[in-house]
Amino acid sequence: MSYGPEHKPKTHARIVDVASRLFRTDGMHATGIDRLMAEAGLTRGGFYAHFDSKAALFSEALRAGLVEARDKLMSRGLEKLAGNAWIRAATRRYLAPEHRDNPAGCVVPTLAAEVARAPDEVRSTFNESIGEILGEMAERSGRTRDEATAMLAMWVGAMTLARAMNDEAEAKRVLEACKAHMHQAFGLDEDPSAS
Amino acid sequence: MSYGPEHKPKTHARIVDVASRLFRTDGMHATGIDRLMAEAGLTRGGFYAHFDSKAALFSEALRAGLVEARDKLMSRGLEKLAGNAWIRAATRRYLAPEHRDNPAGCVVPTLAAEVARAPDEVRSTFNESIGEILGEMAERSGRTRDEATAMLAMWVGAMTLARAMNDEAEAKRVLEACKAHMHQAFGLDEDPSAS
DNA sequence: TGTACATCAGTGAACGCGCGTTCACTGATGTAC
DNA sequence: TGTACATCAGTGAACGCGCGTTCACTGATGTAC
Repeated sequence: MSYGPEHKPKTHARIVDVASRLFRTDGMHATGIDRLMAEAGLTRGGFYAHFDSKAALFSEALRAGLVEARDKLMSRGLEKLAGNAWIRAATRRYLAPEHRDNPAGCVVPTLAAEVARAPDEVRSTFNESIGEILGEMAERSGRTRDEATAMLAMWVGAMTLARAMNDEAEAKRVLEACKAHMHQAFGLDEDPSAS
Repeated sequence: MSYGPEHKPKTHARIVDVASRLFRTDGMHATGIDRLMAEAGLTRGGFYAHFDSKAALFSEALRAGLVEARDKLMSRGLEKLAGNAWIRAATRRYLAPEHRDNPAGCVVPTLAAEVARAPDEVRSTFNESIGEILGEMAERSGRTRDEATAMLAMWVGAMTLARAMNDEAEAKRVLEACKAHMHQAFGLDEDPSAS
């Protein structure tokens, strides 16, 4: 597969996409460059025409994951919602059993622990992107940044717990309990335009 | 270091303790048996006199971490507290900057993502222990199991986010925002015996 | 339009290294007499 | 109490393997004339 230089950006993006998915599914340390490149339809050596190191790819894949997360929370059917209606819809989407059952789900529950152990550059990427997401969440929901932070933390914590459990029913209960808490704490059911 | 058989349980416990700390600090995949045994004052070969495999040790280290987590939440100065006073104190302890800055902090934010990818036996261990902790939390706080679940999720999510950030001030804000949310949502300040 | 050359994305063999695990062994301890 | 033997926790060399990375190369594409 020796395309000309005009295909490089596409190939680059494909590697990042594959990496973002594999890192989230199996963890960064458990995902080798060989396998990653093979899944992108390439061989190992070509990797270094695109990235300085595996760490550099992790940074890019993390950023891609954060962009996707923001997109799923803000767009894809939710772009016209605001206030409590948006909080309800975004919470429902995040705490869905389908999300729990998707091993390549949101980058935060899947990779945040590895980010915490990563060099400053990676953590900086995370910090900035999360900051932007919190800003958007606050704006869209009409809440304070601190309230938006509590929402995101609850989502992340619930998903983290539910994913690590093997009892489906109990995992679902965790998601439902956290959703119910948010409905109560943020008064989401007081609005007549219920979700 | 060739002790007699009477030291075996102590050595076993020492390996588990070291593993529990190293796994939380660097992740399970990034922690090799060589290094682990060296830090326990032993050589690699002796490992298999104690464990069938690294996966078996992970199971034990996880369980040890969960016991420690439960202990830190329920005891070590908090044993006499109940109701809102206990929620306040446990929340303060969990969301403390010192906890964030301790790489070997609570096993849930550090290892839950790896547990989620682990075989059923490991996830079962997690499931059972978390179930017990939730039961104790509900009992101690005088809240429902669902409310206890929301508390734990908020703690875990806040710590997960704060750990992955490199901006100390923003990380601290995350912890404070989540603490404030819990004080408001659970009415923790309505009790005169303030923390 | 056709030919000669430069570029460089991607190949695949090879590098040193640390991984998890095995195994023949050692030597301190506990037991039998 | 003293000696002979069995046990087995722990040693350390070795196993095959996959890791991240390097590098001489190939061959499709773009450019110059």
